[in-house]
Amino acid sequence: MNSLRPRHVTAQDVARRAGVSQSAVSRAFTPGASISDDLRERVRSAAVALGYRPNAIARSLITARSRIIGIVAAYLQNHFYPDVLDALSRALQARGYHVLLFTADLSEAADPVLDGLLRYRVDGVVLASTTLSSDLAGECRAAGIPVLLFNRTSDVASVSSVTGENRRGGRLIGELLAAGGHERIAYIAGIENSSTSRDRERGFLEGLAAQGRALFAREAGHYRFDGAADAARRLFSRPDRPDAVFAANDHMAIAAMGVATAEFGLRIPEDVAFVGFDDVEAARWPAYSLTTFSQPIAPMVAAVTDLLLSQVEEPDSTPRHVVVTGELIERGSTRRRRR
Amino acid sequence: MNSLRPRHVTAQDVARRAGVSQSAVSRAFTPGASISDDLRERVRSAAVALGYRPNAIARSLITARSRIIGIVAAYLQNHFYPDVLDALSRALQARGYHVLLFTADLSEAADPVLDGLLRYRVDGVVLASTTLSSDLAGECRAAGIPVLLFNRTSDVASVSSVTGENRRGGRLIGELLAAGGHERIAYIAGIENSSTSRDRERGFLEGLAAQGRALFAREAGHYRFDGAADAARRLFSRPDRPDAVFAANDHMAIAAMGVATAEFGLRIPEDVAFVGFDDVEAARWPAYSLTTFSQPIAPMVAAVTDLLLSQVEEPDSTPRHVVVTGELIERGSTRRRRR
DNA sequence: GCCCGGTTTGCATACCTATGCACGAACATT
DNA sequence: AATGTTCGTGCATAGGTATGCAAACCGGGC
Repeated sequence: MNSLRPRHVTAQDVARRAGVSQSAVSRAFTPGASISDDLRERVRSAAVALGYRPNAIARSLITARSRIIGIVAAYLQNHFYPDVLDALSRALQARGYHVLLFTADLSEAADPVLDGLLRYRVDGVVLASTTLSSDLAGECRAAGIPVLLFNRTSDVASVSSVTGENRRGGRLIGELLAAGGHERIAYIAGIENSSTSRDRERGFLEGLAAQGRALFAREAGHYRFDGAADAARRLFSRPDRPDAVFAANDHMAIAAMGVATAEFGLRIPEDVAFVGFDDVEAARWPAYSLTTFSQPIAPMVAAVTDLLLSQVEEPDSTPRHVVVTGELIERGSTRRRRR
Repeated sequence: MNSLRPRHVTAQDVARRAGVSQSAVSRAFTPGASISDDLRERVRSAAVALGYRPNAIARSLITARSRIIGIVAAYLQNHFYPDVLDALSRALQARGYHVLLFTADLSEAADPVLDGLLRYRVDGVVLASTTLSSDLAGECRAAGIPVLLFNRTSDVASVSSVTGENRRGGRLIGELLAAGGHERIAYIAGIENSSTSRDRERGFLEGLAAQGRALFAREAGHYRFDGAADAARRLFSRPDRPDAVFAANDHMAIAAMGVATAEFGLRIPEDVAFVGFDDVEAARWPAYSLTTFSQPIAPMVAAVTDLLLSQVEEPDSTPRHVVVTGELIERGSTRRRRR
């Protein structure tokens, strides 16, 4: 009794019906294969009649290419990532690839999920807001699977990366706040050992120093909404509370702004200025009107697909690190710069 | 010169190294297979030494189960869906399934992407914020692939669905606004032919009618941010502008609130009250404090996984329609109800 | 010492498609 | 008419794993 799982229609079935060989069916569905128009048509119509669809699984087994890209995302609550995911998925679909999505835990390496990914023999891997151990990076390298870090960098030699201008963005923000005449400038860090938070902070300190200022206070928000809200509570509970806050991304800035207004009755930007990073949709919403440094999704995603797919097709190409330029976007959450 | 695509380590390689048959290797990685502890250990360590990972593709070909669930999502800009996606992906991972993600266009049927999905012989399909033609539904049925609509329903007999309480939610919102003493109550519709928008509107009208009121104005926002902003502009440009607006989801409500405050200088809720639907994160943010009807993600996702996986394992079970209860959540964007 | 039941193992095959190779047909060239 | 080209098709096999079946093994009971 094998009827539980109804057998799918196979190329054999179509071949029988069209009175041709199975090879012909395969060629009818392989672009560029050597087959006459006439035969292709006959096969196609037989296929439609039977509801045949080529089995991508079996094809992968032969061709040793799955046309699947694994994407590991850690924290979709930060709306930067869904937007990236959407754009990336569309871009890959347009080029004939598909997306196997894995969800990892923020602030942990992507190793456990990657195991699952590798079993599916994905053609490439994108890690968004995560890193991986150098062991596993080595395994990927050995297996010829290109790995790309999105919005992170790593010391591991074999992985590529696409990031925004974290350091320059941080510096411009530092200069902006210092020039704005703020006295007590605070930083809400992301995940401490993430390259983005580190680079943004380093640039920020440089920007402050360039104007002869230093950081007044610092709290960690771990890139989480609640973490940033707590950080803000600590900052604003001090007797000498900050009058400007740079949060390592927009997501945390929005959390902190909510605390400032709703819990401490502060006005923005009169009592305290806020700056974020990313330029997510919500930063443009009038309720926030958040000054920020942009990480433009379209060019970043284009860089990811170009870079990754070129490595998929040319396995021995060396990893590259692409930095996509962004810009400082001044909105209502900071005072206008003095002329 | 076949070195371009480096051959992966296979079960054969492991078998040779461990001095056993390939079957033994297979059994060492198949839970519940008949194999001695001793042998399993020997195979496992040989596998680790070689960096072997079972090939899920080849396994799928044999077992005729891919352990992949296809998810089609149309509009990740509405942050309800990323949150669902995150939860759903975690729930499926926990049960040993993986997620193949497809991005479709809002307001179009999911047919074109579904073709790609079916080629990968997915074990089941979740359509979020989309529908599919009855033709394709029939094909899925024939192929024994269960299909589940999330946040939509359909007349097609063979597909299951999980939704919130659209009609009851709409009715409660209608009653709330009518009882709040509003004079000119407007509705911003979602996609016109979507079951959710229709059901919410129907309930809403019932709720108004129960209090002896009727709808004052109606515009379509098509579930999009910009669409809702435009709808709001049309509503508020009228000489007799509405004093209460129910948007068919939170995403559109937030867009409309931004227009009301930033472009028309209206105060919320004094000049105009707003209500949404979903209870997304942002609805809780102090800047919006949006009254809404909840669609709780955890139980909805649990319903999806339970329902879908039970159908995957028992192909002949009949489709079901699960409705997850939500509740009216009053926040600052509406006046307190009169006692 | 023999037989029986249960457990482990290997052998061989199936899953479905892509593709190298050989062959035949059709056609052009001289 | 004979030869050389090009194109289209079928045959046969490979790709990596799961699994039914039979053989081998082990221990125990008589």
